[in-house]
Amino acid sequence: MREVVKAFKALSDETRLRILNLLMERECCVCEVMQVLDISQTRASRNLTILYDAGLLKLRRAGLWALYSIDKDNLKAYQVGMLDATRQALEGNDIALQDRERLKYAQRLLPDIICGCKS
Amino acid sequence: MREVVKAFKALSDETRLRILNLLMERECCVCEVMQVLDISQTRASRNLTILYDAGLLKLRRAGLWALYSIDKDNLKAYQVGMLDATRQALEGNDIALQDRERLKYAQRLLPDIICGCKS
DNA sequence: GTATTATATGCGTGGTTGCGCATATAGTGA
DNA sequence: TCACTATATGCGCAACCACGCATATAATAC
Repeated sequence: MREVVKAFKALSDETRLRILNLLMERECCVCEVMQVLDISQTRASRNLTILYDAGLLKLRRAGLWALYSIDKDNLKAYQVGMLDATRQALEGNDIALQDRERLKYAQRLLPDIICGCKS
Repeated sequence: MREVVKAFKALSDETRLRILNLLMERECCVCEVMQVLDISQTRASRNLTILYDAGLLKLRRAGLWALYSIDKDNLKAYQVGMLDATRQALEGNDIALQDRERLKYAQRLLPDIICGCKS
């Protein structure tokens, strides 16, 4: 029961719903989330951690990046249900649509790219 | 989005999950909820109100009683999803099972019954 | 090594939540 | 009318939450 409450709590915040909306599209790193949602690094990192701690996300580290994605293979049945409800709830939502659109143009700030831009 | 967050918030509390568990069985009045969960009248009433305000319940008044039930006919698709997830999440949970069992013996304290018992 | 990046986290703080107590409202019965 | 019930709610408080700031950790490039 404690776990269930924790999962629902994780979903009861606009920032985290917007993050999940992105992760339903694809794996994201913290910096992509902060770009797309236009929020601070702290806020992005912390809210990703909350979703992670609720057992909804998995984390893969690659170089500097922390890549979060929905932990599809290890979700419990009720968690799948929660995420389905979330997807339905965000369907057609303007902010969610806008975020997904912006995600297409978010850049994972690879040092190479940065150097390329700066020079 | 605000509404969605509100609904998830309503579900992210153990007391309210236990209440929903009861309401999935049948319509309940406040005094039944407080009996079964063994909580105060204030707590029962307030948590029912929170679920109600989230659009999950409907309220029917009969005499002294406020009878709450899941508002099946007016739930949005995502709310149905949330409740399905809740049902799944509580499946096999000991407390939830116990509560459902105790609900069978809870009495809606009709004055007639009380008088009958007292005499 | 240093500089720059991405990410995580301790601390403080304003805001929210859960709930007990007391009280208010309202229906019922005599 | 009064007594008793079921329910709702204002107030206050302790606990919790979201988040900004500053800082720490760690990987990369030079």
